[in-house]
Amino acid sequence: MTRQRAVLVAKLAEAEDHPDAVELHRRAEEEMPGISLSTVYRTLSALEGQGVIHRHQFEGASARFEHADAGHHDHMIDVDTGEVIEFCSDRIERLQAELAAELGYDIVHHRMELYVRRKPTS
Amino acid sequence: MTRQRAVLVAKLAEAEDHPDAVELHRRAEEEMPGISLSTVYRTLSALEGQGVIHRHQFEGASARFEHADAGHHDHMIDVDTGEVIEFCSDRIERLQAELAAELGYDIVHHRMELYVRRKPTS
DNA sequence: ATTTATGCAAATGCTTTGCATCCAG
DNA sequence: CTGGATGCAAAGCATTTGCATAAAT
Repeated sequence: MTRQRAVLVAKLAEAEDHPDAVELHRRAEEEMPGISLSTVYRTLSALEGQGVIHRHQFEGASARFEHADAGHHDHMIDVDTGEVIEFCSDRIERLQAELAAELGYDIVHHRMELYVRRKPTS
Repeated sequence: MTRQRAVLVAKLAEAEDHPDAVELHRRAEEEMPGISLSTVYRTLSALEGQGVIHRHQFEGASARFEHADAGHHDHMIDVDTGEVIEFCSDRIERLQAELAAELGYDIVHHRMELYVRRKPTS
């Protein structure tokens, strides 16, 4: 457990958003000037492998990461602002499992992203 | 409407699978040796812009394309074989719209992919 | 003719990797 | 001590782009 890994885990734990590797690198540099971007990428891959963090590949953007401590959830992306909103629906999850089962499959994992736009204020 | 564009549209219309740009290039070369990969990419982007085809970015793979003539559907990806299975669920679509609406959003488009494994045969 | 698409090669952007060094246990 | 992690620079891969040529209407 190196110092750079500790800093990265800390930054991800305290993050309220879903930063990408470059942004995370910037944040890590605050406490650890000189940390390499390669280390960020390498560490993120390692942490993902251990299930400590999740990687998301939203449309037309570089990979974004979040700490895995919160339970499972899916994402809505505001196409105008880029803001990411988390949400969760047991009903949808159940339906997904049913659909897969009907076709003879088990779900290993899934990905559901809603690209949304704020409703016009009436 | 150039010959290369016609070939590409034809190849996509007859495709039963979801080829990526390189595979499509290979298929196009059968009828049009010398067609450039850049042209394939450029044409695919143009066709996508016109809504003629759809682009999918599945996990850890290059973009894959399909003709848009079939109605809307989502995808299951067999993580062992890479096979892509199409499916559709109005109930899930409705739930998604409801969830977005509850949070004050309209859905622009969405992406739902189930990464699955064939059920063990009992 | 004149606009638009093509082919080629070079550039891009994100991510990964080889290798020598450094740090942690 | 010694293996694994780091920093740097270079490579990789999918995709895009600049530009001169060629083809389409």
